[in-house]
Formats: sequence, C-alpha cells, structure tokens
Amino acid sequence: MHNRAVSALTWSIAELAAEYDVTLRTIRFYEDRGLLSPERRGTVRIYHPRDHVRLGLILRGKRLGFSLDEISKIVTMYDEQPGEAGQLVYLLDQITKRRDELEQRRRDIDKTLEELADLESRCQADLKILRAR
Amino acid sequence: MHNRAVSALTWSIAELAAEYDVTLRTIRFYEDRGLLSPERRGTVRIYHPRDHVRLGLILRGKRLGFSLDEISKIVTMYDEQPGEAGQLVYLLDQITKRRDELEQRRRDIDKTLEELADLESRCQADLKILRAR
DNA sequence: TGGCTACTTGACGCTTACGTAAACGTAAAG
DNA sequence: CTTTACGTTTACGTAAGCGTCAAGTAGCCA
Repeated sequence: MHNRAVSALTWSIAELAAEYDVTLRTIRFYEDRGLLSPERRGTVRIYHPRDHVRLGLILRGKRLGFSLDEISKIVTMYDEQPGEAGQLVYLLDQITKRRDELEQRRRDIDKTLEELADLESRCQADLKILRAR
Repeated sequence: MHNRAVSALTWSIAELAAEYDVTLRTIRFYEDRGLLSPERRGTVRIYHPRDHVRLGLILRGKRLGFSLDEISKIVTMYDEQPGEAGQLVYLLDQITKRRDELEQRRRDIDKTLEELADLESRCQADLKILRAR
C-alpha cells in the first residue's frame, strides 16, 4: 500500500476541482494561462502540494476581484526566490503596491458594512412599526 | 447668478467622468444597464446628487469585485423604500448575505496582507545579506 | 454665418474567463 | 472483451464590460 503515501500528497484534476468547487475546464484554463504547471504522467495531470497551494491563492485572488493577469504576478511573486538585488527591490515595490490596493479595498468594505448596518436598522425599525399595527 | 445654485447640484456627463476618472462610455453603459437614470434636458444628460452618489457606490462595488448585476441589486437596495413587510424581510435577508460575502472578503484580505508582510520581511532580510557583502 | 466645443446615438470590436460539445485515449471492473 | 469512469486536446460559443469609430446635433462666440 505504498500508493497511499503518494495519493496523500498528490491530486487528480477531478479531486482538486471537487475540493475547491471549480470545473476541470477552469483548472485547465489556469494552466493554459501559466498559473499552474502540474506534473504529467503520460498525458494525465498530477497535482502536487505546490499546485494545490497555488490554486488556493488563485481563487482567493479571484474573490478579491483581481484579474488572472494580476493574480499571476502575485502568485509568482510568492514562490519565486530572485537572488539579485534589483529583483528584490522591484519585488518590495510590488508588495507595497498590492498592500495599498488591499488596504483601499478594506476601507471600501468597511464603508459598505457600515452602510449595510444602517440600512438594516432602518429596515428593522420599519418592520416593528408595521407589526405593531 | 442663480445658475450657480444649479451647477452646484448638477453635473454634466464630462464633469462626472472627470471627477470619478471614468470614460463617458462607461457612464452611458451604466445607464444602459439601468444603474443610472439622469434627467434629460432635451437629449443632454443632467446628473443630480442622487446619480452622483450612485456612481460612487457603483465604482466602490466594482473595486470590491462585484459584477454590475450584483451592484445593481445592492444599489437599488440602498435607496428603495419598500413599505411592505415581505419586501423588508427579503431585504434583510439580502443584507445578511452581502455582509457575509464582505466579511469573507475581509478575511481574504487580512490573510493576504499577512502573507505580504512575511514576504516583505524575507525580502528585506535577503537584501541585507546581499548588501553586507 | 461659420466654426468650435460638448454632447448625442448607433454599431461593431475586443479582452477576459470560462462553458460546452466533439472526438479520442486508457485502465480497471464486470 | 466491452462497458464505465476518468482523463485528454481542439475549437467554437458566450456574457460582461467597456473601447472605438462614425455621423449627426445643439449652443455659443467672433
């Protein structure tokens, strides 16, 4: 049963799709765009923990409203280890930009949550009035 | 000078576009999709504070990664005042859903910010090493 | 009256992010 | 040995969100 050890650390495309609730097409599309690069055993794709993590990052990026191109840059940023100083400086600059974007988004979310809270209390007040009659 | 009073409370399409840094096409597109409904003076569009606010909400929604369809529902939620109890209950339900989505997004943002911070400190450590030589 | 400027309505084009079908390969199970 | 499950590539289709002309109109200014 040494197959167990392998299957604990790898996924088929269908397993990955089921876990993250996306279609096979989506996963293949991400590969096409260079976001994933699974091992090939013959023609069949085998996904390793690295790919598993990357798919998680990609989908989180999507939830945050980033385009696949942006996500590609971000994810590549995460696991590349550029030894050169110029690259590091560039990367630090990119990190700052992403952080600024994310903080802007958080402000947007907070504003919206506040307004939703307002709206909610007004609704509940209206409901009370209606039900009091 | 009673024209001043008017221009303080209305905008031309170009003024609105300049303020929010979007194109005229974009604004007209939003109207086409039912998100904006400016006054018409002849064929010319006149935007009132209501439209001004709505455009702000639309663009914030976009920054948050909502589709125009979703934004349409949200924005309509904001300024509709449905008197009936059924409507209010529905609205309260929608509010809960939106809030859940937004809170999920905030968690995503926080995770990403943490990881960016990690990445940043590693980069800076690497830079120090390089420059120490 | 002519010209400039800002506005209008089509209408076709383009990119992104997949959906969807067609046609085929492979391997285990009955 | 065929069925079933799961995988593959190729390729056209599609919805969203605008960009980009083209061609016309309406007001103002010299």
